Amino acid sequence: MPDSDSQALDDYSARVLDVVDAIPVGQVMSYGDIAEYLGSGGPRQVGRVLATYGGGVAWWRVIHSDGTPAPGHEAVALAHYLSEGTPLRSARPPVRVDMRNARWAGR
DNA sequence: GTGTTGACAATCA
DNA sequence: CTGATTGCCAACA
Repeated sequence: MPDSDSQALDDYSARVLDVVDAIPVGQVMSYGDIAEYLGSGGPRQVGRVLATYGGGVAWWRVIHSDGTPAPGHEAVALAHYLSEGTPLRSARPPVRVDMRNARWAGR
């Protein structure tokens, strides 16, 4: 029965990481978008999951609705955007992604 | 069980 | 751009 194995991630966390991992190169999703895409929780829960387990996924593709990357990682995120060809509105701080073109809705 | 905090979002000043 | 305010949901003390 289902209790011998210990899961490192909760079902919700696994779904969040799965969606982030599914974001194509050059595109991004906002915290609220992912929450809405999953149909549960909220943007804060997505942020918490990424802050805790996001070490194995492309967290830099998950940004605020304004198009700004997570705090404390602007430089890291910017390096990835330039490397992956993500459409930017501002290539220097405050770093802003062009959500109009970079936003990914699962398609 | 209550209150605070948080890798949020939207609106107003 | 900064700051304040409200709404949202879950983790944590």
